[in-house]
Amino acid sequence: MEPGKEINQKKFRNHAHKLGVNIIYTFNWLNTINSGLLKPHKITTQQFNVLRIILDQQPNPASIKFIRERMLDKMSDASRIVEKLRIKGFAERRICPNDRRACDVLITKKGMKLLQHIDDNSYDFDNLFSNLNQSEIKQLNFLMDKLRGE
Amino acid sequence: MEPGKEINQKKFRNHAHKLGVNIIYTFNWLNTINSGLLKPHKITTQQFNVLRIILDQQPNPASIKFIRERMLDKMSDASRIVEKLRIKGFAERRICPNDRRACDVLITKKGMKLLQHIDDNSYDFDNLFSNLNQSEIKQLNFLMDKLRGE
DNA sequence: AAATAATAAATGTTATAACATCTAATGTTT
DNA sequence: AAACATTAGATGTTATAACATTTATTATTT
Repeated sequence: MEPGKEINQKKFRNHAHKLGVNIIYTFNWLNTINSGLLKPHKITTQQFNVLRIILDQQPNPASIKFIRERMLDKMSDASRIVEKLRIKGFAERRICPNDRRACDVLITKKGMKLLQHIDDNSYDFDNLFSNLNQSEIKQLNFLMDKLRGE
Repeated sequence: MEPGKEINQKKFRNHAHKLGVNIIYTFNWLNTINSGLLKPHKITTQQFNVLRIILDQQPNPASIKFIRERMLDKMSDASRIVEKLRIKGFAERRICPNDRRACDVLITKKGMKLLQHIDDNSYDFDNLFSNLNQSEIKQLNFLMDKLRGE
């Protein structure tokens, strides 16, 4: 079998069952591609997402709590992910002057450069989803939002 | 924010970008629900998937290679997952008589009982996807297959 | 048949996930 | 203000993920 492409398990009890498998499969498909794109930069998809979050907040700092709330995987460990970004020089963290429990996380110039480079060179959703036209992409978004009850 | 439900990051560059985030988010939504359903049975989603694969093969045995090929996450460690199922009494493994390198993995009666119980009581995709009607579920399957180029 | 290659699975390793617990700072109550 | 509760984040722990490596067996070549 061509790895990472087809759904191999042919027997589905019904369309809903197939959808359950399809969601898992489509995520794995996307995640494999994304991980591959980010790997040369020695950064995980989670770290990439956090870096984007603190870029979006610029020039304001983001707290760990703020980052955690905006992360796609709610259970993840924002604290340690930020620390990894800091070690790599992509982010900096300071104690928040207004609340000494909290901390201000900011993206560095090196971090911004990294995101710019990834965007320019490879991390291109439009190209990744070229099998669908614009109206199909909208429809897929609509259906997934509705599925989750939004 | 209500955890695990809404996409909090409001700004998307375009519909394709939103789709990238939406796929990750929908997977996490589903995975959180599934993990919760399986947790009382002290079994992970991966172990559940493998148990289903060897049930589907019944009464024939499945090799580790066969299981790995049918797993949704290709990188996963079929060998150790089967060992965990064996320890819990849900599967048994024997050396394959035709090829002593390989092994025959089979579901036990206890394993079958578990799957039956989960199916009967909770693991119900139809109910989980009740926000969509049958035609929307089909459409979602169609679009995801097309997205991945199938 | 001996040497080599290929295959199946097990095992090792490092990083991360998924929790729980702890510490420090702030807020609230009496 | 002292005691208590709450909050933000750091840290600890165990299991799993994502690889690479090793071992045992079978297949192929010379």
